[in-house]
Amino acid sequence: MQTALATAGLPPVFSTSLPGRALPLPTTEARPGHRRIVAAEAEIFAEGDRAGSFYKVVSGVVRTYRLLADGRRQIDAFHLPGDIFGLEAGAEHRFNAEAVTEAQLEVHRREPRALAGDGGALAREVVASMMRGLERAQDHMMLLGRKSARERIATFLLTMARRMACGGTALELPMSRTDMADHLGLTVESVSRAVTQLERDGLIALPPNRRMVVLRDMEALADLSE
Amino acid sequence: MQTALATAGLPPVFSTSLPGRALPLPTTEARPGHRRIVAAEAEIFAEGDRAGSFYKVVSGVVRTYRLLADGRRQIDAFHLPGDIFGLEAGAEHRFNAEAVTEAQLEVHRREPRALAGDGGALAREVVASMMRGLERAQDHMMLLGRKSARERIATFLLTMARRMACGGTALELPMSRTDMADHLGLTVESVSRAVTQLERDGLIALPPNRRMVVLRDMEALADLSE
DNA sequence: CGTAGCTTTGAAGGCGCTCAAATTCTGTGG
DNA sequence: CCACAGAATTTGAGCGCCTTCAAAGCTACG
Repeated sequence: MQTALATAGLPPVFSTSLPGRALPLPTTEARPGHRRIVAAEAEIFAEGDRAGSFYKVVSGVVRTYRLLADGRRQIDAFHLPGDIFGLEAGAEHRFNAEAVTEAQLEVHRREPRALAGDGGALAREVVASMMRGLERAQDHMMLLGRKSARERIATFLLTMARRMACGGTALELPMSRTDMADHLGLTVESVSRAVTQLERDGLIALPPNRRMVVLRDMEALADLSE
Repeated sequence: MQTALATAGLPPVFSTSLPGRALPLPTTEARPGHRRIVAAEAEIFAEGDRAGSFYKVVSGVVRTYRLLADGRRQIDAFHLPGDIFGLEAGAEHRFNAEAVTEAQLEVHRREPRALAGDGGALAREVVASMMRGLERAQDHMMLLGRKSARERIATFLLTMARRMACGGTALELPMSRTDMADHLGLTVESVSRAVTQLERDGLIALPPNRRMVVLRDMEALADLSE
């Protein structure tokens, strides 16, 4: 499937396959860029750091976020295996990045030749990733600007289910309720209440392990996401 | 100033100059892509339309937005002269686009050769624009997720002032209060109240023409934007 | 000068927030 | 295997910011 950007004369590797899905890279050939393992909750980079490298998630989950002066936090994205993050237009990182779970990362220096190296494959992947990031950001603006707490949770659960490519309807959320709250523009309490209410209404089930969620009524959830 | 992406081996035209500023293109050489004039409030394309072209604003202002099933609207961005919009990864437009004011557009078909044509200058411009769009979206998520009505208005006014490159402190907003509301995740009434309150507090002045705003206390406004 | 539309203002209500506390889960040690 | 500590999550009560509904005020334009 050819995509618009590819068609626009940009690197044609835009095999965006399913929009929003993070596939484990098919291209596993050797690439410049070493591996790095970070423990859960460990910092990867901070706002203002020199943006000398960018990263690709191999395994685990990463969050990128910004803070207001008084500590309010907005998590702009959770990065799953296959996702690229930390690439900046300017010289410094505009976000903080931390591992949500233990994570394995591919670190890439942002030197021209390093990327041009493999025939531009990584460069094309980067552009594709940027495009996916933009689309996700756009979807998320709709969520933050116009959806109710209930709708935000429904949307989030469906999105995570799709991205984590869990064939079934059960998914294990890698992040805490607080992380969800700071991603969805809510408080922890509101997240908890909305999740509980979705369970009461039978749209989802919550096994004793609170990180687990079973999607019981995909259609109703999709309606809530509109 | 070299930028990260440029450094990353991508098209090196990333002269993102000042982040967030829309300059009137310096490169005015002939380009494939014809002009199109749209009247104020006229539709440019709709969600679901085949995304055969993308656009660059020459003059005027354009809004792109999406609707929820029940009509709630989220304006993801206002596009000012120099901005590119309507470029999609998929085959269809994911947004609606309408002219806010009468606008002059450069229409570009998204064919490979059309872009490769001028030595890739347009292609590089497109990537740069995508990156700027992503940064704006990220800033906007912070606004929508975590800022109060007052803070949203302050942030919006400062951003528009910067983007419209009005040397002074007076700016003429091209859009209605309703448009502002649907961009800022508020209601018209809340926008009006917050604007009025900023005036009472002396941070801005409102000439009788309600589209005009004078920024009286940039520092206080900046503090509100944090 | 009159009308239509946008903007502002007013009053009341609700959703999500704040503050507080109970409950459940997890991991550790006995 | 069970008990316990600490953390995460859930639940409860009251409040506040923004929304909703309604109407008045302004501006722009014919």
